[in-house]
Amino acid sequence: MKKVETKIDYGAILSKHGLSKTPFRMELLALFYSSNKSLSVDDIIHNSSNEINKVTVYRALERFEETGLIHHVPGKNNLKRFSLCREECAPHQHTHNHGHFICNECDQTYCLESVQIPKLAPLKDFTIQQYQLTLEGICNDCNTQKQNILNAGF
Amino acid sequence: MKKVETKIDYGAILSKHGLSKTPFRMELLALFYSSNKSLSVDDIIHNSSNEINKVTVYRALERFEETGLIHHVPGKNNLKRFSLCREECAPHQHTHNHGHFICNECDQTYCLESVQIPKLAPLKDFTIQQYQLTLEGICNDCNTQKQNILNAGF
DNA sequence: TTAGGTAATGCAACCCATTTGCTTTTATTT
DNA sequence: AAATAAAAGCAAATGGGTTGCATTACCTAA
Repeated sequence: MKKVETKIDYGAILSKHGLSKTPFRMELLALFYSSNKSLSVDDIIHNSSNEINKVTVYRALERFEETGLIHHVPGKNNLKRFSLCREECAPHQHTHNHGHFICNECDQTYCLESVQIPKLAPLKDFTIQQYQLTLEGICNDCNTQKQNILNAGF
Repeated sequence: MKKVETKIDYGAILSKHGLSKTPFRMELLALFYSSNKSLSVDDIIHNSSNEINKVTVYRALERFEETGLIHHVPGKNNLKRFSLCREECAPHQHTHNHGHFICNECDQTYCLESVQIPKLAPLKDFTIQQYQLTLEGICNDCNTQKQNILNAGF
């Protein structure tokens, strides 16, 4: 039996975070909830049902992050990428002590909730505020695709 | 008694790495050797005795990295930064399994030779090629400066 | 030492993600 | 429904980084 998706009230979520309930932001939020991957501005524009201005996308992402709905993740080629905050995050104070994986094939960034960053001993010459562990390599999606291409005899 | 700086033959180093011994590259190499911090293109331009074109800087950094003289480090605001390779690095195959510290005050990146990155268990859904540990916070230089300002009564 | 080939420099222009300013439209509040 | 606040749209700017191409400097082999 398939897992039943519970209906999510995106409008309520937006309101709760002090954001206006516009068609685009409803769709953007839904997009984040329906994807287990991180999203770039390009991803978002290409997945919107209506023409949407990139400035609007940038500003929506800014507001979403400010209010703790999403957080930015390290991205390939210095591109901005964002992921849904699965845990509860206080605005302006995200606690994402998990690693991130960047795929060198599709440039996608994945949150590795299972990879906890080890505690570090304090350093003599530096005051540590936060730290992050970034992994790089090939994700399974891309590995599988390559395999299929090989099997097809190309 | 102060530590005596041994003279370094920058020309010989350049030649050994198959690079032309030009005035700018001599100076650039000296700059890297005299700094325990990482350098951005801007740092380099501002510390050059002669007017130097940014394209020249980018290309010099590219060649220095290719030949194993320097390696790039993660930088604040997606800025390119480079550090001297203290250990021996094979060209195209740098082994810098140490952490990096980014100062949020001065945006400087430091190599933390003492912070080794822990070994990770292989992941089910990803093939890991490399990974890096990046710390963020305030460096001692900046902490000290703040302290001085406070003490001065501002 | 010098000619010719290779490497490095300089300049202009370009690329492209992101940002800013400002106006118009849409949502929310009263 | 009017007033206020937030969001969207458009055009243009910003800025780090790159590319193409012509010029100059360096190096090596004769």
